[in-house]
Amino acid sequence: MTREIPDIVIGRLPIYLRELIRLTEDEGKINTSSHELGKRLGISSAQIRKDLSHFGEFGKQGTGYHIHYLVEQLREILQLTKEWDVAVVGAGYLGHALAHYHGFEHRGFRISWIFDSDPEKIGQQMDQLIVQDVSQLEKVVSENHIKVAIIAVPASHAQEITNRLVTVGVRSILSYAPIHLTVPSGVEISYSDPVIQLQRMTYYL
Amino acid sequence: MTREIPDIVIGRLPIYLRELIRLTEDEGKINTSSHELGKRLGISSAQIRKDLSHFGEFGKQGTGYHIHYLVEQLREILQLTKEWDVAVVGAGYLGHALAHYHGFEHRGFRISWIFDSDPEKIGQQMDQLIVQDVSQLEKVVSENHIKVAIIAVPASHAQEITNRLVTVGVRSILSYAPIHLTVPSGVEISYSDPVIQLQRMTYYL
DNA sequence: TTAAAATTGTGAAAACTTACACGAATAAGT
DNA sequence: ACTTATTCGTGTAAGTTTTCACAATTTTAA
Repeated sequence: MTREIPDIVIGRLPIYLRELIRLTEDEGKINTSSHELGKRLGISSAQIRKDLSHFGEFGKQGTGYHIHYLVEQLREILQLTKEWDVAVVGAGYLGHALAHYHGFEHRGFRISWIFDSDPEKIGQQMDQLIVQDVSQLEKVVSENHIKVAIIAVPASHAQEITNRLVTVGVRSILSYAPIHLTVPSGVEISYSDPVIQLQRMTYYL
Repeated sequence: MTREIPDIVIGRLPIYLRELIRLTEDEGKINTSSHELGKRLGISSAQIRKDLSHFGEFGKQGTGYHIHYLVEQLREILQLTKEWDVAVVGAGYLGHALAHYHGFEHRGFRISWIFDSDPEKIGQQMDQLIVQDVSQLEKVVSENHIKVAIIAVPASHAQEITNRLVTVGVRSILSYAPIHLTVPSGVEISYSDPVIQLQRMTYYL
């Protein structure tokens, strides 16, 4: 037992979580089934059941899943029962958009800090935050035990910022820089480059 | 022959393309090998060779790949030899960031239109563009034969905008709305929800 | 000229992921 | 009370993807 759970399974859990919350909060549903959830997400019901079975038995034959209970279980599994403080590095247009985006709230994250190197931007207010000097990055991140960061700097600075973040304890990084980043094992990295996504789709046009 | 090429292979081609361009433009390299490319991307050399072998024989034993030639081949495969006009729907902070981002240039895309429904925003200039009334969406998209769009509207409007885009011929959609969208077959969709990405990583913390 | 090193493309094996299909449990309907 | 519907969890089969390993070719070096 205690088998390693495939990354691909972990990757689907947040999708299930998001749809389950939509199902209760927007549509007032109390229960759902693997079939209903799968139909809404374009995923087979068998896959949803198999994925969840890695973690326990959350459903009931004949009835399906009690949404509130399943949501709580998924939150536990994904460690979303507390809110993670997130540092954003880069206060350009993208950093600005991230600072103003309220979609992090109630989903496990709070953008707590934003950094930039431009003296024009340092001290400026962005939503609830004040842009910090990136020279304070190490100090702030280590003092506040920040584990999660978002990189919104140009490609030319992304690897250096990554190295600095990792050195002071950051272990989950979402990067918007259009470049592959090297991180030590034990550090998770995820990329978002809109061009890569568009290029994949133009193949099928 | 003429076997269907796996989606997962198509998905890696843009990554290879991006790194190859970096290799020539930033580092002045003329040739590379599957081993070098793989090492830089954290992908096995065998996988790179196997992926490329779906489309032809682009390398030379003993030497590896001529980067310029391989880049041109990948651009052909991904249909990036022309520039695709892209419509952005939603001129909030995110639409603003997309309009000002110059990373689309030389990579096969040009943000050509941006739409919003807010009268305060319509007519405003964003980088080179003027925000258009979303009521003109169908007219503009069909008249300009736009095939690629980016959705940057709230979740509550994303499905409606998607439907309208698809109706007038859009076939590749990148959505930043935190919601699963339903599209007819033949339409490609790709999602970018930072929270989903962060939630996947917190599992490992 | 010959030997050693580098590198490709690929068939086959291994590993991984998804889909099928069914027993068991529950709920709904007659 | 009995029958029919639903739905879960899961062992197994099928399908997909990655890795291995090697013949063939080219380059480099002695």
